[in-house]
Amino acid sequence: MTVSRVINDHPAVKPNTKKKVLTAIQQLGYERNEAAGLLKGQRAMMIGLIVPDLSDVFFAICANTIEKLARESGYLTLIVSSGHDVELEIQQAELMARRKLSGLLLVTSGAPDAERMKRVIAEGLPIVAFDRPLDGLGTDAVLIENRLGAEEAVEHLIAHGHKRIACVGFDSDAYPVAERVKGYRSAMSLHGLRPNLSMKVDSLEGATKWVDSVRLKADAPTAVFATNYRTTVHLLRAFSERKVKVPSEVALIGFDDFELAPVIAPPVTTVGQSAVDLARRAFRLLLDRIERAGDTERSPEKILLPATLIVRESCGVHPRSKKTAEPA
Amino acid sequence: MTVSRVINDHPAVKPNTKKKVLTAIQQLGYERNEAAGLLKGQRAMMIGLIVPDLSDVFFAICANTIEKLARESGYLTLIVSSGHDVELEIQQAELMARRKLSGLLLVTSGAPDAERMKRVIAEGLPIVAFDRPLDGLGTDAVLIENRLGAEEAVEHLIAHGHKRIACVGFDSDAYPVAERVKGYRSAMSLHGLRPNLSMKVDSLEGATKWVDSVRLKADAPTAVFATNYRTTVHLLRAFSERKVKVPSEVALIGFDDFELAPVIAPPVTTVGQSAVDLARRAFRLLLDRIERAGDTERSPEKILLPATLIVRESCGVHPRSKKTAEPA
DNA sequence: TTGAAAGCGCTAACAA
DNA sequence: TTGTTAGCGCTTTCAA
Repeated sequence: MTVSRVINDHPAVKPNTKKKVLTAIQQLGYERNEAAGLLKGQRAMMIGLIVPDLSDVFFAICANTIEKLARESGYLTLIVSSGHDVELEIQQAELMARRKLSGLLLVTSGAPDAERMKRVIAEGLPIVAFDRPLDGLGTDAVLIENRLGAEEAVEHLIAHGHKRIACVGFDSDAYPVAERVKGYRSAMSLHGLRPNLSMKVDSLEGATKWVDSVRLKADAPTAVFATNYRTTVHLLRAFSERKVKVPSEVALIGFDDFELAPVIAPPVTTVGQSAVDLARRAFRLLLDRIERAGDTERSPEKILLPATLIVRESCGVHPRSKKTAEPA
Repeated sequence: MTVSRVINDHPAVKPNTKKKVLTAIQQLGYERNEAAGLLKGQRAMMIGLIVPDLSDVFFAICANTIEKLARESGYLTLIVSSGHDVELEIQQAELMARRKLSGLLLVTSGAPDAERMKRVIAEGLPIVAFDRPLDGLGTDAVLIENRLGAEEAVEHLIAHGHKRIACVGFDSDAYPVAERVKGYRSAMSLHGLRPNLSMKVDSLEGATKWVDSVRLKADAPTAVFATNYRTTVHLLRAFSERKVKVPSEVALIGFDDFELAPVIAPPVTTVGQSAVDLARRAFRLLLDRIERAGDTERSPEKILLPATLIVRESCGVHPRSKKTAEPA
């Protein structure tokens, strides 16, 4: 019918006719049925978002941002929390392809099978990776400068006289943590300092054990770089339990800023990253891909976003005052 | 075709034929096309979730839980963060109905127009409300005992000798906060105490102002009940800035537990509620509704979940209360 | 127990 | 500029 033309505002419709159709649509309360379009091979006005853990504030903020942007562009957002399960992640991606979603934003939990992923993309589901890269397929990606951020933190400690700086954390096969460890290593080696890694500290008990194992040694670290939020908190509690004063006895910088970082005692120096920026850039890239779907061989874009040191008090080199830095 | 019968395993197919079809499906890599079913009037294997703010940890945990359960039942989850906008919320609900979702889990941000909502339900989208009730439509609901939780907190303070107890917070037209205020009021009046409300404290500045306005008075409150997480944190900071000691000079109990509540100094006494339970119950209710779709007039279910007092140190009456060390 | 026919609502291709 | 025809992949009805 002409109706179809009106709806998709095709140029070749007499204004008069168009008006009449529009009126009729109003009166009859007509609503377009997307399913029919799908059947004809169109894509659904929906994007997918897969993250390792939606209950993690960082990803929750990403999801919030993406959903809002997507909505503003007319898309609904299908969110999957993969629970760090790569197989699940890929299955859900395949499912989304089958359901003809317009695109997928993916924080991968590992290294999904490249062949299967390629097939997903070939089925018409453009993918943009963020926070963690997706190797082997030429996807766009938005990443954080984890390595540089870690370097900056460790440099900061070194610049203020620390030589025995430990790196504590866990989950070191996850990309962001691995990068942060690399940053730690490179800063240390640049200054001829011996790295001291403890990468299995994933609980309060673990942190307490680590503190115990280390505090009485002659060469006990004078500063600690924690590779992530969780570790930072566990260490803080462990130090508090063992009455090790932060920062006077040991300095601490943690990767990942968090809302209460400026509130707790002592206010924690962190390396912060903007979940909102990350999500926004990723979404824009995806929208680009979707809109220029047919575009031949646009080369994949890689965007790097900074991680910035937020100096508060736990690193011991902030002039003590009542004023504390605000969260980033 | 017979194929259709096999897929939906209709009884009337010879086992032999069935086997052959199944083999063919395997070989050809056949994948069912959901869109066609939609066109014939079936529902999509998808549920919707609308929350006021997905970046709020509480709702993030709800979303995480619901997505997981939905996935395990074969549903995808469409998540919308309404930004506390009732109009947006209702628009998205309508959109979901049009897209033939199987059901909707809704944390409403106000009181959406009952007529429009009824139409949504009539279009075949069952709705279950949680965290906040949906009045006027006979929907199922899962709610927290906000009022009882608040009462318990205030009773706790009263039982330990406090008489001048202030209630501080904001957003008192939101259902949960309103209920908590009611709980505060009823506990106070039960003991013949005069309520002291300050319900516009929504920032650190506001909290500091409030502290200033109150600390030098002869009848300054000896205890505070904070109606939500944000207020709790702001008050804590304000007290710290003004060197008002918690709990020795003023006791504090905050509604909403949070991850760092036991970690900060002093560990905060809170009233906690389980986002996981809330989400789980809501999902089950929705699945019920979906599965017995045709069921005539099943009366709406209301489930109430407890909010429980978690006594730590900020209320000053913890049995194991140790000295809270000066911030290192 | 299986097959054939029709149609869900839309759009692409063509005809008028 | 508008209308006609056909078909997307499935299910439902009826016939074989």
